[in-house]
Amino acid sequence: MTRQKALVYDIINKSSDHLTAEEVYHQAVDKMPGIVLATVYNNLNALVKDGLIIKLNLPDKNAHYDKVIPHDHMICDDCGKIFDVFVSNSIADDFLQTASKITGNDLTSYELTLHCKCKDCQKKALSK
Amino acid sequence: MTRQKALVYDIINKSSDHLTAEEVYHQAVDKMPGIVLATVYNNLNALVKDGLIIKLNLPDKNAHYDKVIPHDHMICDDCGKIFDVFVSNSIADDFLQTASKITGNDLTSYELTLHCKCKDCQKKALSK
DNA sequence: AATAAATTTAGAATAATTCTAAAAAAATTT
DNA sequence: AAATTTTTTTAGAATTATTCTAAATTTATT
Repeated sequence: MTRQKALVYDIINKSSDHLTAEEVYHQAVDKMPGIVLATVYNNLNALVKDGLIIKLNLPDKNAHYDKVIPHDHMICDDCGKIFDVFVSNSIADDFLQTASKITGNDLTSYELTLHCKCKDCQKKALSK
Repeated sequence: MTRQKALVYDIINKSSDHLTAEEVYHQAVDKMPGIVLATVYNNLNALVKDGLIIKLNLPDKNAHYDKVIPHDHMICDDCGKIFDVFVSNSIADDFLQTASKITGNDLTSYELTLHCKCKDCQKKALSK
């Protein structure tokens, strides 16, 4: 584990946001001036492959990265803000096991994204 | 509705795959030589905005497009093949309504992607 | 038929991510 | 601990999916 990889890992795990590579890079430069964007990308990819962080596939051209704690996401289709939510946990105790039975496949993980118009954007829409 | 838009809409709705813009474009050229990739992109975006087709956010650099019939997707993390599955329907009768109650938000749609190692890739892994 | 509005075309521009090759750092062997 | 091998980082170029621009064409409206 290089210092750079440890730093990238820490940034993801200490953040409460869903950072993009660029955002991770900006935070990384603060702590380790001279680190380069390609290194951040290398390490994000490596950490995802190792299962130490998660890559989110959201309707945004930039990839976002997250901690491994299982949870779902809700994204506002207007402003793009991302919220953590806990839906699949509530609906099925062991979501993956249930889904495995239904599909007849061994599943490794899942991604649930809810699309909404967030409360801020609803207000803005009303005050027009 | 232009001829080009109707063509793009038809290609998505007659396909059993989850086509990329490039794939839609190739099929479109067959039927309408001279159509241009940018037009395909324009119409895919317009159709998504109108709610006539769906844009999938999967772990692939290319966006994939789909019909609006509600269903989920299972993707093989090894080969990238995409399967249609019906999990959320089975788990909760009205998934969106249930999720709305849990999150306290008005939800417009959702995306559930299951990650697996597909049976072909499992075989290949064994025969090594 | 004339006018206005929307869409298509062609091609350039943008930008997120990956790639390449040399240098540096880390891990392994002697 | 020194020498060697392997892995990672750096710097910057390359790639490529998608968007943008402006002129031409098509479609819709008056």
